[in-house]
Amino acid sequence: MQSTFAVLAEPNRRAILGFLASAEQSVGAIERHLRMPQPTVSKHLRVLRDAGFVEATVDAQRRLYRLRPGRLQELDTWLAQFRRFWSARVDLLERHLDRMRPEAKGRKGKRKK
Amino acid sequence: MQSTFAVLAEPNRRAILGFLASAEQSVGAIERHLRMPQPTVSKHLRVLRDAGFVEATVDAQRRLYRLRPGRLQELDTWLAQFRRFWSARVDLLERHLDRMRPEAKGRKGKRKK
DNA sequence: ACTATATATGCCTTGACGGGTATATTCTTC
DNA sequence: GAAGAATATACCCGTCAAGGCATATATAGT
Repeated sequence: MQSTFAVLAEPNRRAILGFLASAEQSVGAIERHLRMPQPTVSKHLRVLRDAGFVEATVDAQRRLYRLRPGRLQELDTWLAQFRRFWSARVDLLERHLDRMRPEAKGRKGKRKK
Repeated sequence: MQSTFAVLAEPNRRAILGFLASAEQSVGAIERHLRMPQPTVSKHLRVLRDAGFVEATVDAQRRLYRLRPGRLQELDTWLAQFRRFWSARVDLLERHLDRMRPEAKGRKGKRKK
């Protein structure tokens, strides 16, 4: 199984997830909406399903795919460690980090670049 | 330039970003902390820098790398479209989505799988 | 049973990416 | 200016993933 990011690295897969964010969709609906060949859609859905990003139910010959938010929530969790860099109180933190820089720099000015 | 996700797909790069979340670091510090060969570190830093995830300043022969939160913030923004799937009030939304499913299914039960 | 529709899978080729090693570059110190 | 430290880059190679196309599978309708 691939990593969350590896799966999301593929633009078509992100497009599919974005589309599924509106409502569950059949393979054909995705194919038409995103203008991609059917085998391509099926293959990407396979990856997404194996990775736990989507799930499918059978509807006659159709398969209806819908989001499973778990993996995206993981991503949200991973991001948490960086949020402080852009969410309020950033100034204080950054000043703090600046102070943590190795002080071993009693150097004179470098010229270029 | 690569996509945000393509860059983050590499585990070593995520590790570097995670390390830089604590404080800015020199290449050597990263090399030792993450136990990876120096060329590997430099190459990943190159990718991260080109993609705008980090920036560097010169300190004698050293380069001090630090986070640039912009790209991660983009990621946060992208995630926003999915948050409703796991943050409060999810029940209501899901019920709503269920109602949006194509009603063209007056089918009898399928047996297996 | 046959045909049409919807979806999945297999094969093949191609291109991008990461690791490893060697080497180049930059700056400092003596 | 020669040597050493810190970092960057070039090259080669193996791997892996994505697209294109053909084909297989499943289900419905007649």
